[in-house]
Amino acid sequence: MPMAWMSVKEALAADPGVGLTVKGWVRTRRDSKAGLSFVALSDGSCFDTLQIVAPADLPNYETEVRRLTAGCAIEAEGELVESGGKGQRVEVRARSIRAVGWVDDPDAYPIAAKRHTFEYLRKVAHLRPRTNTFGAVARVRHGLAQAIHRFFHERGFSWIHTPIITASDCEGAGEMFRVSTLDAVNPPRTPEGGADFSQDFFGREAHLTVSGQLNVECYCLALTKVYTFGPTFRAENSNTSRHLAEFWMVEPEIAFADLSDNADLAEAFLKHCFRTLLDERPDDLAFFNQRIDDSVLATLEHMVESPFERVTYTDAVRLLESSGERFEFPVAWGADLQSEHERYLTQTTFKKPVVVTDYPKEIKAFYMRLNDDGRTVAAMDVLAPRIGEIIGGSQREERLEVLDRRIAETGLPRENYWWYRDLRRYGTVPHAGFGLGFERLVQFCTGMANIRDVIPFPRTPGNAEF
RNA sequence: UCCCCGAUAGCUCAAUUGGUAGAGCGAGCGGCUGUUAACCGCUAGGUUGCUGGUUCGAGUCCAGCUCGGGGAGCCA
Repeated sequence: MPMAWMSVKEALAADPGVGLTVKGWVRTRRDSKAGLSFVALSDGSCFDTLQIVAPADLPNYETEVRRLTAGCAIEAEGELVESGGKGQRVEVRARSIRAVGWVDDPDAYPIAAKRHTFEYLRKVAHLRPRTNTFGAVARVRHGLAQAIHRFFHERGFSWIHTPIITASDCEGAGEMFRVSTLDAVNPPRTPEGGADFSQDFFGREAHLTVSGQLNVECYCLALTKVYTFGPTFRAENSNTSRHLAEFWMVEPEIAFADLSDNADLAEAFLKHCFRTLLDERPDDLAFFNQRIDDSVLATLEHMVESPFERVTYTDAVRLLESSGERFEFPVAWGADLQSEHERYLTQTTFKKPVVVTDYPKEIKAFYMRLNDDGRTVAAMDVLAPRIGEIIGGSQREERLEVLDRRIAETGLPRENYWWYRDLRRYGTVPHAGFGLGFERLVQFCTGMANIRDVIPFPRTPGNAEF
């Protein structure tokens, strides 16, 4: 009768004396001439490994146990006992160990039991989840995703599955990936010689979404409190540690709400995420704090307690101008804040997240609500120390005549926005929302410097190998 | 896309003014040990990213390309 299968996490928390089976992958094996081998086993259920003690009298000790190397998959059956050594409370005294999957060529196994650079591990993205760091990232990512859904669910929000493919070009934010089933070499042609997208799958040109916002606004003006959480695509040729061509975005949208309500929501939302992570993933956070960024724990703990700073764009410009700091790019009202300006605000002036509001209308999107001054719009960016913009949002323009004027000023074709404009014709209400880059949140919580290391298989210009 | 930097053993790196390519870690074998970043000894492991050029001779100098990193822009 086989013993109950327990995860490493369960085994590490259990009382000595129970019989159990554990399954996972070997991290290290150490042999002792006292007639023992020690196997450190990981199954990803928690940060720590479980030590398995294999006595030399196991029938397959010489033929199998002594040949185990990093990466081998095994099943071990035995008894959980108090550890005879230092470094762990309990360990498994094995009655049997079965090698399930061997490592072909231990010398060439890409994940040797030693330090690797993140650049190298990106080249072996299929095996990097077996490392301490990427296992921890995966668990933190999951923990944050769950925290997000719980936060909204507990507050009466509905998760809206907005489309991945968008056949309207209403979104207008940046370069988009085309979705087409036309023959790429010899597409049907229009009289003018271009590709004839009326013969394409959707009967028109289609792309991958760059934002679910316009769609989710429709549901906001019916269900009041809604959000999206899904993949988003940008075909920008961005080569930075903060950009991906495919990333996940969270976009809440609330009706009968203004910019102040929106900022309150963003702050409560981020604090909930940090609090949950501190409660549920202390093992992984301790690792990031020790090995990746020694300010991560203190920063998260500080952030759940202290209110975010809020400052208007105009005041932020004044603060930067009077700071005495020499910036590479000059600060001027009307120009967008540069990365160095955002860093100065979050890391020098306030030393915490800053909500910057009310930007000049010229540097923001057409759908953001025009303020009474006629020069600024009710936009907000939440800037986080070290990674910059983590949230971008706004109160939406709910007045049809103002929206039309903004569409015209921006030079956009009004007819493309017919259904978006309809929302302003039929029961329009003040509403607001924001977009959060999920990977940037994971970066902030873990201290990971490159966004390519907080998503399982990063897509960037020239890179979609896995 | 722009600026700067880089590519040498499975991994991280070294190699003087251009002159026989090395170390640590990892791996294999042996020794020692309730071990845990183990330790000691031995062994194996290289078309120096690709293409061309200069030279008696190129890891080293030059040009182009590919890939990667840092910064900037675009943004989340």
